Amino acid sequence: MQEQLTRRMAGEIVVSERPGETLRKWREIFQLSQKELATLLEVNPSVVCDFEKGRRASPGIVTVRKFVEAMVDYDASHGGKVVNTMAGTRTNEAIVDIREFTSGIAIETVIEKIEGEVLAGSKEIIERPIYGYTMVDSLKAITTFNAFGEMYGWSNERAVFFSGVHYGRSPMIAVRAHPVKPRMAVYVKPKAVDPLAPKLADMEKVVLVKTDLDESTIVERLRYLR
Amino acid sequence: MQEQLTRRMAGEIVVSERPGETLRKWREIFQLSQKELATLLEVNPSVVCDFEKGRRASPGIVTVRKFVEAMVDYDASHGGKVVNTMAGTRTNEAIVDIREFTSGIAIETVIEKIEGEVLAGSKEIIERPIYGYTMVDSLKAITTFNAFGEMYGWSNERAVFFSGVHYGRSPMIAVRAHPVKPRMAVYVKPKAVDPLAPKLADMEKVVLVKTDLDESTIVERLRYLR
DNA sequence: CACAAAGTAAGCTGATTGACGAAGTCAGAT
DNA sequence: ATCTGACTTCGTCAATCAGCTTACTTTGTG
Repeated sequence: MQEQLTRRMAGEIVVSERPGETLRKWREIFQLSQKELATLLEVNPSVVCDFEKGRRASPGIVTVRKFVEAMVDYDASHGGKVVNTMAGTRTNEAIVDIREFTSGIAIETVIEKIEGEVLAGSKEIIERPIYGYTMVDSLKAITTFNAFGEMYGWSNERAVFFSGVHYGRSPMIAVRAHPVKPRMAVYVKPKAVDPLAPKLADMEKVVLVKTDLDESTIVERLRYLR
Repeated sequence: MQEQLTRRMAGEIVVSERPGETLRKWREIFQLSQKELATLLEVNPSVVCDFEKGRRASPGIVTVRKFVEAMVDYDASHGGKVVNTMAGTRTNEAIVDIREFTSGIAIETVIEKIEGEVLAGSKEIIERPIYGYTMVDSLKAITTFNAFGEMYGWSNERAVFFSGVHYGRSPMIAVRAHPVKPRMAVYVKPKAVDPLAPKLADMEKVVLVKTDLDESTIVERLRYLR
């Protein structure tokens, strides 16, 4: 949540027509004076003014990061008034975990890490990189209206992990029905895998994998992938 | 959608532990070679490399913007393969418009712009700034599961416009029920305003306003507010 | 009124950026 | 075994940033 907000602020500042004003907007939202912010940053208040007034036309990203993080950290350590009310994206309860890697990871590598068994997918496609993953609870995903819409992160070049799989049919049908496809679908400890699933996977050119590791182990193992 | 993606990329790069790698990740997602990207930017390919490899520890935001926009524009003008598949946040159809201002705008100012009539709200509260607005279709918002969850943008210091209001009751009840409150609620051409609404507004310290302008006029008038 | 607090303006300086181009590595195709 | 394309490394330099200090305006508030 904090990181979400941090990124959001940073992105907005970078893309802004007038980065200084956007910076100020956020400072005001956090209800900080220039001086207070300067103190947090351990710089002279005039520095803050210089940035807000646009004297620095193109501040470095390190500077931007410092500013943004100072505000978010400050808020978080004072009860998170702002951070907590930024409820723009609540987590859907069907989504257990969602993460982006900072660089591409070959599907192959992910399969190894999770001790996966390939049920569908050509050699060629297995070498392609993915950039993140989503872990969903299948049952909830299907019963919760619209969960599939939110299932993807920012790139569809990713893996989707389905936990709580019973027959191993519905998840692939959902993938088939959805206009945006992941590169990789993983059944986490499925009770069964319907033979239809690999067929659908092939049709969609999605790598289908099953693993017997449990959710938390997977998350743990993927954590240190970059 | 394009701008969303642009911001998202920029934010991710700025906050990243290794901005260069994140930059590269995106270049790869867009399937561009360093040389191609360099051509788009009209710079020497080594420049791209220098950034990706982190020789520039803190590139300026203008540089980051150039990089990111070059990729997004390129993609958009070539069929939008990437931009279109970034379906992470589909727009909920109950949400007609959603926008953030780059700086705070006094509630007062917004009221003037939309020729609004104040139904609830103290003088004091009317002077406070807001930072964006959301325009929702009331009926759809109520019938669409979860629409209220997505209604807010990134700051709750905002206005929510309700169009298609019948009795002028439900929208304020929804506001009351929702844990996160907007600063301002506007009924757009309401057929009626139930006396309960202003009472609820007062309880929640939300400024309640009605206007007889229609949706498109409001959007038009707010467009040039910063 | 006067005094503080908040914010702006301007001049200065050392440190970094943004860009180039030349030379080099590396992997795969011929 | 050499060629090609993609990428990396590095020296260079003008332009710009990040920070300081000091002085000035604005905006409350007792």
